[in-house]
Amino acid sequence: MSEEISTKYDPSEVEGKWYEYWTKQRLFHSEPDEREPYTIVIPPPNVTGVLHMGHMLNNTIQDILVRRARMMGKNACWVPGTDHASIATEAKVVAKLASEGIDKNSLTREQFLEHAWEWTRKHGGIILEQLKKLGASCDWERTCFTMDEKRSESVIKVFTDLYNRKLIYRGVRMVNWDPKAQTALSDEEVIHREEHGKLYYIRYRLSPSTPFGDGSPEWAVIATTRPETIFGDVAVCINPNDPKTEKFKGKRLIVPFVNREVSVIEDEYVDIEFGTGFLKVTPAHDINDYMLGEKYNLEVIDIFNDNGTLNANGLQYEGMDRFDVRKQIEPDLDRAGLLEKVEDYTNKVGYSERTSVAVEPKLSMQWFLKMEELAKPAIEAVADDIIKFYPPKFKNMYRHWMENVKDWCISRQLWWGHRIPAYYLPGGGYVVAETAEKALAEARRTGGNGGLRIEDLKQDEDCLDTWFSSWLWPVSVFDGINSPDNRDISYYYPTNDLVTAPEIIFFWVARMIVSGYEYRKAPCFRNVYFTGIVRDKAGRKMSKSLGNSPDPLSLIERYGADGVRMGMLLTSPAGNDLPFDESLCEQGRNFNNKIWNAFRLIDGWKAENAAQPVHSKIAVEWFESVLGKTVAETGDLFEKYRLSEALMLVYKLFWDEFSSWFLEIVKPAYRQGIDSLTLEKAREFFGSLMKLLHPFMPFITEEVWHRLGCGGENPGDAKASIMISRMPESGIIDENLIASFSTVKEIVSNVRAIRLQKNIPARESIVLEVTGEHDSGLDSVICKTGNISEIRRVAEKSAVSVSFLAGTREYSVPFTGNIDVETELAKLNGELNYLEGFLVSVNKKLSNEKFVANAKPEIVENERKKLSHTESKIKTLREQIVRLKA
RNA sequence: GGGCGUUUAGCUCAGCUGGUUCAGAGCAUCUGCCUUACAAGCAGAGGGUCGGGGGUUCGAAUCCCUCAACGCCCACCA
Repeated sequence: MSEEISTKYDPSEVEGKWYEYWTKQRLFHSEPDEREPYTIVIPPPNVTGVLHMGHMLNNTIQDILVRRARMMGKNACWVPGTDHASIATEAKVVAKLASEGIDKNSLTREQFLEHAWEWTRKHGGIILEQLKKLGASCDWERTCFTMDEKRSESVIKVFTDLYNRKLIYRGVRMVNWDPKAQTALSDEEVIHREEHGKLYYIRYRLSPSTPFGDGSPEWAVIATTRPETIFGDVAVCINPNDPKTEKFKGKRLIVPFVNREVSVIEDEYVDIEFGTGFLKVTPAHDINDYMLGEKYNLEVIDIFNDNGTLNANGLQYEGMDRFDVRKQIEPDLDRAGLLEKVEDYTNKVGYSERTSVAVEPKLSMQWFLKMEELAKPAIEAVADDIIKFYPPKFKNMYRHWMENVKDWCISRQLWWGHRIPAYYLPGGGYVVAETAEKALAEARRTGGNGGLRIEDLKQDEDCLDTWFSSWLWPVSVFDGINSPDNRDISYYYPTNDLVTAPEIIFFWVARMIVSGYEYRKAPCFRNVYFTGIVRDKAGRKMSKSLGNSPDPLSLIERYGADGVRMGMLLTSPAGNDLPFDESLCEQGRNFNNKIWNAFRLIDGWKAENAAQPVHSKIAVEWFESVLGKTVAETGDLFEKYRLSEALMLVYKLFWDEFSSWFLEIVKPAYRQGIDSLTLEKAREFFGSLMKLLHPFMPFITEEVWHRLGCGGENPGDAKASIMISRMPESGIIDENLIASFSTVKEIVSNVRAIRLQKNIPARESIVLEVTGEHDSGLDSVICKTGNISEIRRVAEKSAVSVSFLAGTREYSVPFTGNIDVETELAKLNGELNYLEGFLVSVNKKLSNEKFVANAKPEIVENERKKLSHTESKIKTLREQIVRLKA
């Protein structure tokens, strides 16, 4: 049979088949039952997004956790879904329309939404299909979308509720305006970047009404990076303690071009050290100036249109883009004799995360959610480890942000999203209600206007921030907002683990925790696993724009999903960036192949009715212990979310312990049968190893599982899948056996090294001599793995031989031919030197009274043991040297 | 400008409350092997004064101080 199976494992033949099987058998599907639940909600990817390496890592980790939980006997449920991603999606649709020559502004809201839905239908869900290629065991029957009916209903309900409880309010605020998307952004959506710009020194003439009249220049020089905003200037501010500007107190200045007379106000906010000591105050276009404006009751003059061009207040520059104006105004000021100088200057400028244009501080009417009170239970939960972060270093970041949390600007001037359920009345004022009908009823009741018709109500044009729907995700996917006592939410909530990126800790994680406490009075998850950023070899973040990201699907094609999954996991502890390189996938693929070939080996074995050889019996007992130990250790690592280490442990168990040692020991001679007892054990071990590996590599393990016959009589049956088998338990671990076995390994390694050194072929069997005591219990294993015909007890070793120490015992391999005395002596002397040095250091310690007095007794005892151990080794070595010289 | 974190072999990382599981793992490298499961492999080997300096201690990769480099987060200096 083994002749028919290729020596190379081909995942492409295997993976699709099993995914279909799992789906058909509904093995991913979960319904509440009496078992303990284990729940993960997916961080919903953008509905029109495509799979990138970040998703690969993130979802591989989730799948590992879910699959393991399932095999630990829990009722595991991984809820998939997508996010409508309002800005990102709307931007894409606008761009697509633009490419067809359609301007968004020429469409009605309804027409635009039709396009957006069409786009969503066309591209939506692609990413979920891609996740299937990865092997993701999501409960696809539960797939949600943040804008599907139930989720939308939840969002509106929550908005209305929070509004009614006075937690949502409407107000004029300085917001980050994205002139391209023409919407407000939250602080978190703004990225600050260093930018090389200029600092313009502009003259503001003194008003003739308040002259100095002493011959000094009749102007103030004001330094600004944004000369185009002078049209919005309503004051000039100085620090009252600044001697440089003192004589300007109480004076009035004239803003260039606009010729507006403004007063000089005094505030300690102004940094005496910076610039000239004068600050122009533009309340409409700078957050600080806005605050000054409020403090001194200044007029607010908005000079921009929503698209970033100047409005009528910009006089001759009306209609020009803000950056064009900046360029243009420099020579214009110069010509007017108002420009003193221009300096290069580096400062930080905010950019829109989505559209990459510089954000414009802008005053506008927005909706806000009060956060301070809501945040309190969420702060405690993380501080008290009710919700645990992995790695915990993110706790600090979280606490700091949450303790200084600002009100959340939840409105966006977009169409693609949940429209704000506020309805404006013809006579002014508005009502907030879940539907227009309810709003009408409410308006009639409170306004006493019985004749009001539904057409008279005008719904708010804005929609809600995307995160205002995703913050409800762990609750809303189980419909826990609309029907708080339903069976699903009661069973699956709180969810267990959340796997996400640290970048969205504030956008999403923190807000989910808030909403969880608000709407369920319970944590929304117990553990948060933060993944790192996937980087390329050069350390750059993988991104579409850099073009340095491999195509995940092509990787899967080339290395198999199992290979890629393993590659991703190998070097990725929680919270660490993943320096990705295709060679990692190669390593994964190689491991698959190793498994495959090990399977081919035992698959070819024929059982025969024979007694179990001693070496096989020992190997079975030993491996049972090693396996049990690893099971316990991986369990421990999983509890600490150290998945890479858990994988590495199982990898070594399979490759080194199982393949290189166990299989080599029990392997029958060519064309010989194997005793059925050993074969049965070998297959059983193989099955256990497949189970341990299954969460990491679902496909190959399922394939081998079935080929091993572990799937039982009816492989097509749902119960046959490894997916729903139980993880092995640790059993009895014989530490003594493991210890003596490692001595065996040491002896065999030495023998092999000697073979290599003396050119003794592996197939040529040799004699091993041992002088003095030697525990012969495991001799048969030594003989088999070292190809040794006899372990001979001798008083004096053969003259022509190479020896080595294992523990304190001396072993030697006699051989025919000449012995290279010089080389041997050099080797032995080197070893002797080292040991003598070691002995000195041990002696030094032991003769140190303070050490003996202060160190723990067991430590001192240990040093004594080292001493005697080393002394006896040295003695043996010296004897060897003497003999060799003789 | 504040806060946090990192620095251990060529690469990626383990090393918890100081002492034989203390200098480790995987990959990469080197040497020998096409040995009848696997060359995507087998066997063996080499490689680090634990970022620098100082201190505490009988004893420091581990604790303290300091410097340096890198990374992340927050912040309104025009």
